[in-house]
Amino acid sequence: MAIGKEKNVTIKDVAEKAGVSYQTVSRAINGQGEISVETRKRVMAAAKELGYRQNRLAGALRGQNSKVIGLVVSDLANSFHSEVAAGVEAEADSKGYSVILANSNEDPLRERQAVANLYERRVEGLIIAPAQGDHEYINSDLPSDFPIVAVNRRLEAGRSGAVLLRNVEAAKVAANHLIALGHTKIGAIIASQELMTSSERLIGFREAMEEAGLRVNSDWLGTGSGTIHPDGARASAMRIFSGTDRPTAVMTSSSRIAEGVLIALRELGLKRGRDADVISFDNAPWSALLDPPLPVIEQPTRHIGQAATRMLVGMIEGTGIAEELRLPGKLLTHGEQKISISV
Amino acid sequence: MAIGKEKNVTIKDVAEKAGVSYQTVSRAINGQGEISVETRKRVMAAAKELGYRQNRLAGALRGQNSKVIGLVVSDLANSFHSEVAAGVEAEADSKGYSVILANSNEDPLRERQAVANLYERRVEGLIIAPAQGDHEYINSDLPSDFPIVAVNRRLEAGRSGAVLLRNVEAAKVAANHLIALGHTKIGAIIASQELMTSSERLIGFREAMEEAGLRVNSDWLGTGSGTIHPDGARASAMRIFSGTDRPTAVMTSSSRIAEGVLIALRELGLKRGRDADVISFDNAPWSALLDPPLPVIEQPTRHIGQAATRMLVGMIEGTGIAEELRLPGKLLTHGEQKISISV
DNA sequence: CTATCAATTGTGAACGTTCACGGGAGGTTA
DNA sequence: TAACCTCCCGTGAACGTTCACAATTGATAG
Repeated sequence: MAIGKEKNVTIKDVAEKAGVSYQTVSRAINGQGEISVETRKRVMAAAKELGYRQNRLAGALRGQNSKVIGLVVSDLANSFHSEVAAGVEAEADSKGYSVILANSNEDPLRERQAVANLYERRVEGLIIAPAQGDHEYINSDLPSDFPIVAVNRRLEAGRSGAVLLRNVEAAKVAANHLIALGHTKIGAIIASQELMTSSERLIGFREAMEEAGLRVNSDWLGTGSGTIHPDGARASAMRIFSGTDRPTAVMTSSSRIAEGVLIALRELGLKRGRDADVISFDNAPWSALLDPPLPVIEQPTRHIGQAATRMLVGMIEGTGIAEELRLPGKLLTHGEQKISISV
Repeated sequence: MAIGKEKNVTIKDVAEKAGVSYQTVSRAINGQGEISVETRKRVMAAAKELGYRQNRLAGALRGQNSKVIGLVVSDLANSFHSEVAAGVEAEADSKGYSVILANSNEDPLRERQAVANLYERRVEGLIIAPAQGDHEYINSDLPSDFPIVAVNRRLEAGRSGAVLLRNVEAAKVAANHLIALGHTKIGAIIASQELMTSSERLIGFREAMEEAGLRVNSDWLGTGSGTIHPDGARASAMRIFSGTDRPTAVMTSSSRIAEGVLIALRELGLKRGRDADVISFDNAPWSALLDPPLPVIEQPTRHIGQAATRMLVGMIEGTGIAEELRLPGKLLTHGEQKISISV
């Protein structure tokens, strides 16, 4: 009847109540080891009556496997990341793992701290959406055999697995979509040259242009300010589209970049479908709602999360190894195939 | 040189290397207790050299505080939830807590399992975005003094804190916005009568209509199929807008519902701003990008996550108590104040 | 009747840490 | 010089569980 915290019910309390040893209780609860049906029932009844709940922390300490993995994303508010997180959580859960979530905010320092923290909590492996920057710390802060899988971008530090988009091919599809619409003056705005995703997508863009015999006008190429804010992309788009000799279409390397471009177009009084066409990566849920709908290269976000988790769990349990998995993107035109008129 | 797992470096290894007792190492690392500057330096050097990493599991087992909280959302792929999650993670991190994430998929059973799992991992408290359904299990599965904070919806089971929107007031603002635009024939589509958020918002809607002396036509009220899929809302909107006597504006209770409505309008060949106006709750990142922009009642999602976490940590650390916090929504018109013509 | 075996249960130790003490060295005071 | 205090450091126990092995029981076989 005291006010204070309720006493934690332990395996030994259950043992006493059921009149057996604590080890027997352990066996009954984990269902492993030989135990008679009757005692198990007695133990379970006692456990329920006392409101016993296993303490997985203690088990993890003794048994060495915490059944927890860590997930470090660079921007949870971005739908790409939250959908990947959803995939990770679902797959992990189905395999009996829990997920500790951390957000690096695209800051390599915070990422490093998050990784250290996660390791101190003895997660068994890590899925990381790497922030832009140096990742040497992986080698110095973690045991060399610690399971890691990167998503979206590669982690330079060898040894880790990776689940990535087939960026070059996907970008070619995107560019070819614009080309098929009749465009010849096509630009591209990417997040940053430093980013693997951006640079690969730019390569694909160039390849498609070249194969179509079209010239890439360097005045029509631009970069944003990273992937968090659309401002840089807006500025680039303003520059590119305010000249007299402007493109009639652009490819953007991510939805955040596309946001900036769309804002710029509106501010310039330009209308998509009439004055310019845009295609983007990262299917944001809103792309279909725009008028006209925004064609996108959809990333299989959920599947990326699942695949990364599957790979990671394989590495943890010794049934799989670190590999680089490349998944295809998919062109989504949202059913709209209107041919736009070039300026 | 063996191939197997690297041996875990423990506090005792460091102690041996530094020539002190393990307790001294503990003191050096945690920075509490008296210890000379010199020995501390020696210990830290030894720790670094051996690559020692604290095992927080062991500490939590002994010290009884894991510094972990659990977050159970009902739909991570929904931007409302992922933004709340971002707020929770940020605030928790700043207070030294980590977050284990679980997704209930709006399924009360999964939610219950997630809660049990989280408790077995000895999280110190729980933030829950309750799925629709029964939550009695909270009382039977958890100690009565276990800290819980609900977000978005209330948890019937007493004792828990809650961070909610001032739904009635916010809905009045939304309805009044439409009224101010000159509309008199206004409908409303909500997710479900069973949902606290929906019903409260409907109340606010009715109040605003009444105060404006407008009649609420029950033919123009509809519900969606929960909050996960926009299909039900689409169907409702189809019904409401395909009659001859149709409203010129609707309020929707969430962004998912709005999606369904927008799709329906398009399929019916109706254009927002010309044939009908829509206002929604839940500022999705795309609302500003639509043409015309979709006015919304923005929820302070990030702030909700932060406030919930702050309250939870207060409950955990004994400096705060469970309370019900109501935050205001904010009308976002995205700078567009165009007066629409009623049909 | 005794040795052997399978089935079931119990005991001691360990996981890595922190808490509660206890103890020694050196300095200060009466 | 004895008594006392402060500063630093060490020892034993405990957190709740599982692992490795020992012990008990009853039955079966020789």
